Amino acid sequence: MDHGTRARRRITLQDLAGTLGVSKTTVSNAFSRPDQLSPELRERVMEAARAAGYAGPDPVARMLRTGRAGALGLILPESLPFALDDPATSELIRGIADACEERRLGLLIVPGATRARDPRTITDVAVDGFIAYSLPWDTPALQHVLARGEPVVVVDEPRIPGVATVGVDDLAGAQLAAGHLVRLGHRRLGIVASPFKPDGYTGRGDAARISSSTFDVATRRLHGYRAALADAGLAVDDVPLYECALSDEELGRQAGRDLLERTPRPTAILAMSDRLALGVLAAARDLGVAVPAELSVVGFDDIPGATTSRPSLTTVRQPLRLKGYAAARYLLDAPGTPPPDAGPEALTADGDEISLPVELVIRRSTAGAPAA
Amino acid sequence: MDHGTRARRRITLQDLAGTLGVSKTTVSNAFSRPDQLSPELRERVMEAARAAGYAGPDPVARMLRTGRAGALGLILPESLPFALDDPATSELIRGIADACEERRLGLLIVPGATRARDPRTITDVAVDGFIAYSLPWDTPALQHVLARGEPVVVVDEPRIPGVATVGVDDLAGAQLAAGHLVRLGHRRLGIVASPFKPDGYTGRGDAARISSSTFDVATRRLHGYRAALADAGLAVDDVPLYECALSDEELGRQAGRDLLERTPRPTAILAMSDRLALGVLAAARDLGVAVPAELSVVGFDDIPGATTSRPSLTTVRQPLRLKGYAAARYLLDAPGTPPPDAGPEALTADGDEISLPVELVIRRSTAGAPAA
DNA sequence: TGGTGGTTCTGGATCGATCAAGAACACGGT
DNA sequence: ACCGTGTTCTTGATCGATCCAGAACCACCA
Repeated sequence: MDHGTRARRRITLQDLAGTLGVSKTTVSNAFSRPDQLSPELRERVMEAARAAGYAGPDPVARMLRTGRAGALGLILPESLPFALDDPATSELIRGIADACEERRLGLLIVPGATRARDPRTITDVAVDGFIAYSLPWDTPALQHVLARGEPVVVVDEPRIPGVATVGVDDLAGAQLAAGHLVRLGHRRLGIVASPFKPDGYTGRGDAARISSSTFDVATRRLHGYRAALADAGLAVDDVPLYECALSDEELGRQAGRDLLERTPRPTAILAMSDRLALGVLAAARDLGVAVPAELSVVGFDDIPGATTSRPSLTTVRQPLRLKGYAAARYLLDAPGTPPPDAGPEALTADGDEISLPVELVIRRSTAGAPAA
Repeated sequence: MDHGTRARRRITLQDLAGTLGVSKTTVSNAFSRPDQLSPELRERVMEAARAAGYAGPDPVARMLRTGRAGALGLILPESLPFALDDPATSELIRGIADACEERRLGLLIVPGATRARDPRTITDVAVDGFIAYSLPWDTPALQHVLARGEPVVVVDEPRIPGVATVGVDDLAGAQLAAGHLVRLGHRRLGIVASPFKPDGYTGRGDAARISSSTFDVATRRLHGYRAALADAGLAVDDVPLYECALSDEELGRQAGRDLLERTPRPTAILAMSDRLALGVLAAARDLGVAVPAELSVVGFDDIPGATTSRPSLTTVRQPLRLKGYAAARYLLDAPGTPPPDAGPEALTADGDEISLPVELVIRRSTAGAPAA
């Protein structure tokens, strides 16, 4: 860990002050508060620093004294490679990065929270606050984050009393999606669910898993679907459901195949994310089922890929990037501040819960139910 | 910045030691060196910590004392949103993340280095070392990184004597690409270049810009192309070139249109990245030019999208993810350590320069030159 | 009894900066 | 001559941990 530069003891502010014959405070001011000393002296200090190879005050010592770290921590449920693959997550990161850039803050990423057993990745990190994204409510990582006592904003889930949360109205969004299909005349539906627990299970719906779900978002979306279907007089317990361990295209395809091979075949499928929906589209293609003529598909998120798929995807749009931005801003600013750039009516802030708007975007993957 | 938790002064190790009637060293050991005290006492300490709401030693204070930050810094040339859009960069990040995960380190991202005027984003950050990715050699940011005196590994560019660098043999890769086209009989070529300077210029090739290029990789690839073309007896100065400010599809398309509208029209185009090549493919589609019948296109990188494009893209593969992993490992381990998992013959380490292998991957975007 | 070795715990120095309070000096006005 | 007001610089305390050297205690054995 020592390339090129020799490991000689780092030069300190003190050393520099010594060789210059001034106090360390003066040197400190030369770097951090230029208006506190005469320009000539400052120049002399900077000159000496250059000559001595002193790059400026040690960031860690400064942090200790000032109490601020100059960085935000982002806790992600899965590994970073997965996060980068996932358009919804990377949009969120973009939004957070926007805010960090505005405020000149670093972004420290702590991935793999649902699997990490070692609290040290969280406790040992120097940040001014955390954004925790989409964690199951019983994750130990979450306890460690909360225990640190730094400001925390949760994105999407879990909703914890007293902890600020930024998310969308998943229930309403899911109702929008299911209501749309019902209005198109669909009566045989299928549901492709994102995970209810972070245990890697993929397979047919399991009532026990659902009732003991630790992922709030999946639970709320399911309730939304079911509420809309129940309103239409459908027996929600008969609606087949396939749970995917991860929200990706491959598992969505697997889910789609499972649902489409049942008899009677569903005429419409509700997917809890666009990636899963894209997988369902692939499954339909595999099986020669025409979309939307024989099958309607609705996603959730409205990722960029939803417009370019064939057919383009009807979905529930949530403002992913804004969600990240709003979360970061809410973390950085005093609580109670209205999130920025969303328009006052575009959100609901209930206590410490900020809810961003959802919207049904109708594209070409949905149509009236086939006559059958 | 204070949600829920009251801002009462943080509890310290010292406080806890006081209420317990033991020394702070003992409390410290209870957390960081459990084998140094009796299990009973340790349990008593942990119990008291829990009761007092003490989450463990303050990371910043610990860093100051121990001298390690527990995180790697990644300096990116462009903004983070751009980096996430760019498959080559995000593959690199994945590789770095792999290494960080192995070593239980955080990853601190410092984006926008080519445009940032404020050194503080670099000097104020607590990391154990930096990976600097694809920076122009005259970027001030690079000076600040180097000045900090922490270990640094550069990825791709710039090659600086005495600074460890991980990259690929761009010259050879470019020669492979151009040689392939020459062997297919192409004589009228065009080049789509990634930027030679970070000033946002997009437009036709400009000899002055090229000779004063600050991006080493673009320069080396250009030399590689030209060497191969010169070997075939072509007048390299007559080969039209279009420079793009950013390596993205849209600018590639613009470049492609420019080159394809010239008369005589080139029969083959060399693009310095796959994203640019994908843009050229789009331009050919726009103009009704058939690929590969009327136009051959070769990219560089071999990003995932290169296999799924229509037609799939002939390109020079470089091991992007491994590059990130190798860079991080080289940073973390003593220098001179052979980079991991690449096979001993798969790389050349020359002094502090590690070169990963490139390979020409022939797909469907190249074919023999049209008869005409 | 005294020496030796091994655990377990303590006190004080230390990491490298910032900050609050105040000293030293210059300048102008009365 | 004296006071007030600024500017410029210094001193000593402080942030919250880790580390080093050594103290206290117990046990064992010669």
